[in-house]
Amino acid sequence: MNQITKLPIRRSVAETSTGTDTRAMLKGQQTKAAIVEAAMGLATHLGLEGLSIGVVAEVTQMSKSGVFAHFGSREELQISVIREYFNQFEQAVFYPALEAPRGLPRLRVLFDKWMRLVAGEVQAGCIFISGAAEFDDRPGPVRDALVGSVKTWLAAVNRAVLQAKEMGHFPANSDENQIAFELHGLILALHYEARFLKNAGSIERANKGFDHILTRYGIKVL
Amino acid sequence: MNQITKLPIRRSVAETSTGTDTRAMLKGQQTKAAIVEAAMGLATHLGLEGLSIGVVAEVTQMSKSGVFAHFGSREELQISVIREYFNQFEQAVFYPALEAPRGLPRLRVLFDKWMRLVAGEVQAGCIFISGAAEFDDRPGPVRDALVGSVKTWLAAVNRAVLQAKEMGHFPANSDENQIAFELHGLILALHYEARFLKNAGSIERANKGFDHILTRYGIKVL
DNA sequence: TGCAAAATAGCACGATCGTTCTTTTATTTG
DNA sequence: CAAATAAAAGAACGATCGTGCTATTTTGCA
Repeated sequence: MNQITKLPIRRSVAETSTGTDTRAMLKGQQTKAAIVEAAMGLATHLGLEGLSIGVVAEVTQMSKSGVFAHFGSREELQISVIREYFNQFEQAVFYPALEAPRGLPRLRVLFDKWMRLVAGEVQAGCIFISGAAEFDDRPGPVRDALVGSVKTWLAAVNRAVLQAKEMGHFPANSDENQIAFELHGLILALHYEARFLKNAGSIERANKGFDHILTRYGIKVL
Repeated sequence: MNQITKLPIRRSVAETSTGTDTRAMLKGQQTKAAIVEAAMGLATHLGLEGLSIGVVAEVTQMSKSGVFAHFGSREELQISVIREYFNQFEQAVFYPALEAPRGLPRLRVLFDKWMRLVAGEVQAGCIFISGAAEFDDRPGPVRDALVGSVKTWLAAVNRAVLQAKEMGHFPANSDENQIAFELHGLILALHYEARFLKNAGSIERANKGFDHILTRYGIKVL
């Protein structure tokens, strides 16, 4: 009995739900969601490669085969974690930014939420960053899923910068890709210094970096 | 028979040699160096955590126990790899920079060599970057060795920036730590986009980022 | 409430892991 | 060259890995 014959039954219910809405979720979907949640918690500490079905089973108080049955392979579990992380990333960073006015204000919120997620008031590593180091040399479906999620996100950042430029917040001759690149660098440096080196004050450094980019374009910083 | 009683015999010979100077190296030291070299090659692709004594043995055409005997533990092998990587990093980035005149010219060379190492004309990941993601949450001697090497290097970067400031290449009121932070961010973004996303042109982006930092301080870029 | 199907557990498999102990081979030294 | 010692191999250990197969339990629906 393979996945193709097994899956189509009762699909439509809560299939693409993002959060942890357990209402109207059949038992299987609930536990699957709980497993993914637990696995994500582990992955933010041990990395995606550090994930093992055994420890996930231990943490969720299930049997190895019980966990395994929901995914069919470890890779599929890893991919599920990536998808779930993407959803939570959207919730924590992207959607809040959408509520700010388009242009520079929105970019500010975006960057701010991004910083906070990555530097972790919640003490947990960013899978998009740790995963990049793990899978830069490992082809396969997990890498593909990771690259896909990351590119989607970085494209959103690019769009936010572009909008700011279109609204005249950045000069017309500025390069939005370059600005996005430099913002990404600030986030990565923040992640590196806060998470790995445990340097205090890294958020302020990244924030100053943001302001420095603005001042270079002659934008008054308050 | 533990390490303490085993090690002291014939130590002084080529103990702290950095390169691969096989002359005057006793057999044991040579093979040990060869093992570390091979292990480092693996680690730049699989990560330090991806290192296993089994595959190192395979690659070096030795037995597992033969490899193991040189280190006494996997952790000690990982630490040896970190040390060797630090040495090669010095050779490739730090020493060449020392030959350029102090101040901004030296900083330029430093950044340039750093970029080239990280973006990899040699296609290989930077252990200081991938290792940071792997060991940000894993206490122990390997993490300690990694943190030590990285801090030493970043301190050297800081010093280079500070010298440029002292020579008047940066304004007196500029913050050398902030500049070093932003440079680090550019390197990390370069590594991320070149190695993981396989984006072409990332080196030019990082280079432009460097220039942008200069222009912000009113420095004429050629 | 009973029946079908889904969800989970149990168990075993081959592989690989780091490590230990013993034996054999290579190398250095007197 | 021979004795001493270092270097390397061999074999085995307990653990854990992902995965497959079969049984049992739990769930949802007629």
